[in-house]
Amino acid sequence: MRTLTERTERRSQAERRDEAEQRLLAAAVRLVAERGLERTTLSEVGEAAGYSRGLPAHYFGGKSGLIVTLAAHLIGRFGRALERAERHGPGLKRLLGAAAFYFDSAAKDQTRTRALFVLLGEGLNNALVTDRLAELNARSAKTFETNLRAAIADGEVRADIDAESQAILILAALRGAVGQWLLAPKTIDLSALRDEFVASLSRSLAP
Amino acid sequence: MRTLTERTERRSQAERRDEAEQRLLAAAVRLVAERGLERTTLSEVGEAAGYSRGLPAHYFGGKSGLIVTLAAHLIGRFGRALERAERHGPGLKRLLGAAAFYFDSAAKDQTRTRALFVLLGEGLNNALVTDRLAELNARSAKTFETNLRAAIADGEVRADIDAESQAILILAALRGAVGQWLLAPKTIDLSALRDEFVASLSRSLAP
Amino acid sequence: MRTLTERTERRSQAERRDEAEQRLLAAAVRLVAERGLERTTLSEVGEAAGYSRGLPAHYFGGKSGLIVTLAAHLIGRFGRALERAERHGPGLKRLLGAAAFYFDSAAKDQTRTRALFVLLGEGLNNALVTDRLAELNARSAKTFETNLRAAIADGEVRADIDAESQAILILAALRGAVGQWLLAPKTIDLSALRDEFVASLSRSLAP
Amino acid sequence: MRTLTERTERRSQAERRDEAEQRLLAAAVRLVAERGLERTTLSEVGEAAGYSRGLPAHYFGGKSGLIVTLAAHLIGRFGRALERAERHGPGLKRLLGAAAFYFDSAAKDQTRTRALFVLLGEGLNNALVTDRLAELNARSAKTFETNLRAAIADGEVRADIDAESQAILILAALRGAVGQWLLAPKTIDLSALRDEFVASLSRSLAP
DNA sequence: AATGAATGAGACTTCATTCAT
DNA sequence: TATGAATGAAGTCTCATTCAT
Repeated sequence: MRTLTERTERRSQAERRDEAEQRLLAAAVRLVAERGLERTTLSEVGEAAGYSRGLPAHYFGGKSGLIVTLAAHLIGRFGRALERAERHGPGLKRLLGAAAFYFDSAAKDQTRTRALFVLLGEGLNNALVTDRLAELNARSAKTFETNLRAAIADGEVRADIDAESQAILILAALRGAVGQWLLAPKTIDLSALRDEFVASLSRSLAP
Repeated sequence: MRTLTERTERRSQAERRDEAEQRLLAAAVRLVAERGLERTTLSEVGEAAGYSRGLPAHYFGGKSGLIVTLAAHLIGRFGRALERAERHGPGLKRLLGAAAFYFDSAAKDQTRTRALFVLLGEGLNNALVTDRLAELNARSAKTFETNLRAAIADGEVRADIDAESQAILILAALRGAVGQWLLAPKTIDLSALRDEFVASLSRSLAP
Repeated sequence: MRTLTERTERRSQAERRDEAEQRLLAAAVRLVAERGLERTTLSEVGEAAGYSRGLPAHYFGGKSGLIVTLAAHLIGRFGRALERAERHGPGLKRLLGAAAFYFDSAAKDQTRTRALFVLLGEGLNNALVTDRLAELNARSAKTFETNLRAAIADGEVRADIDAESQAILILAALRGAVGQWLLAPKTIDLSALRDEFVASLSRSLAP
Repeated sequence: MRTLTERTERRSQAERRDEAEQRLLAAAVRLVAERGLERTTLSEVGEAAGYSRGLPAHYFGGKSGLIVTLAAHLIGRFGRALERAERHGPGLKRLLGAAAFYFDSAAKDQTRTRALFVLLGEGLNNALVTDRLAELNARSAKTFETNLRAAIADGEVRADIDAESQAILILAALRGAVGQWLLAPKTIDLSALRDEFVASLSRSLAP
């Protein structure tokens, strides 16, 4: 009994902390998506999460800490979502599926996507996140590249492409398309872009 | 004599004002590229341009005015540069040439490019520039679209593409590629991307 | 058996509490000597003592409590050390011995001395400690005065001095010397000051 | 006329700034004497001087800047006052006169004296002012030493003293006496201390 | 036209303090 | 008893903005 009680108490402290952190991050994602990084204040994050004005500073150490944590949170989440969505073995199908998934998840999860793009903008001038984002880019491109090479080996994709550049360009198109859509969501039809992109890519990669 | 003097003075005043404004804008471009919009202060712009701390506020009316003016300046300049670079009539060649030009001018003019991308990030959350940037996107895509349609009419490009989406995707790839390069200029070879992109695009558009 | 157990537990609780308090105070002395009162936080004291961030507040009731306890601790300790060091009966020898002891103990115990001087500075503006420190001064001077009067009665010291002022001035020289040394320990030779002071005092008090 | 106007204008800007700085410093001296450094806020200094809450930060760059400026101000002022008070050539008379002046100016200018002692306390833990204060000490002691050596050369003072240590001890007595007085002004008679000190010093230095 | 003095709002940050476990 | 989660107050600092010269 006593052991159980202690465990419960201990767990409950840790849980409390964990829940608070998750709520703060969720509030931060929303606010950053709406207003951008600089116009999101620590106080607002605390209050939007239902806590005090001071808690975000307490947890994340300050604004910098929040930004870094936020970047890790968004990047990690996106990576995990992509992995879960992979239903094919390495190759052309998985490549095209991942591209389509990128379009669809942007539409489905506009808030988080917008927050990630805000971070990408910040990355241009904020050393705290530059590396992390560059690494995200590199990792994403690398995944495309792996699939391209597998597809070439399988004869699904022509062998004379520069797989590395091609991978970067695929990621580029996805990013650029979503970026334009975020600036004018009412004007741009994301699913049309998805279909056209998949078709074009199939043609340009065809052996 | 008096009239002449007045004219001369007036012109010299106007010129001085113009030169000062240009210098202020140039300084702003540089600082924004280095630090981002929020971390660029009006005073710094004034001093970096060799004037007083107060002049930018005097000229641009305030920070918002500076941002708007800066956006117009960068967008206008880029558009004019593109026009100057067009050496072919509407069609596939001009399309591919414009794409290549986009890559090359980013590499050649990294500071201005970076400043423009900072503005694109800002556009996600700042109504002052959102419309202007969305319009830039729409205009750029429209230009690609026009060329695509001309090329289709000429039989250079297959007729079953969605010209509107295709145009957006072309712009997307350009933006996304330069965006990745700005985050990791040492890692990414922009001219390799240019060549691979032109080749891929040619294949995917081929009739 | 039961009573014994309770006593043992109670004693062990009390001991634990006492040991914790001593460790906290020792940590506080060190931190205050290094950083000053305001820059020493309760959390730091707890952690530096090997306990939790919250313990100092728990024990001392708050920052004020810590300051007051610290003052009592340092003052009491210094007084007891002086008593232990007294090897002569009241009179000139004990007076000169106490003066020399003051110099030596400052050199030997720089951390505690520094902490005490930090408190003396704080005493100028913090009513919590002003009286305690003024009383320390008064008591110290009184001790010198008692020895002076005994020495006058014994004929060791000239009778025309103002014993009260003289006592204050002796304490003043000790304090002022150590104060200068704490600001520039590498520049000032404390033992040279001790010898010169004892010699000067002997001459000025000589009948 | 025009030139005059310009001069007036220019001078008036500079004057405005200068006057503001002097008023801010005067307010800072008063507040620091009353509450200590940490409990004096920049806002209070601004308002006490009749300006805005933000002006001190604007002028001094921040709290650190204020502390440094304040130290320079007080140290410089005290030095100049001492020089003005010197009515004798180098030697014993000037030495004793300076000592007496030190007591008298503390009594006359209690606020500034208290502020200087607050800074001396701060100097123990704040690298920003440590050196400045150590230098003040060294300079003050050096002045006493110079007078001691002149007096020895003139035969007014015995030759077997350690002039350097003696000088430090004289400064020490002055500092220590004023320090005690500041902690208990009602209990301690500063002029009695002055007279007793001058008498004692004369005896201990007499050839 | 141009400078720079002065204001004041707002955000970050740091902690003492309180409270639940 | 002891921990550490959470609060909230207060101060520093940075700037956009306004205004006098």
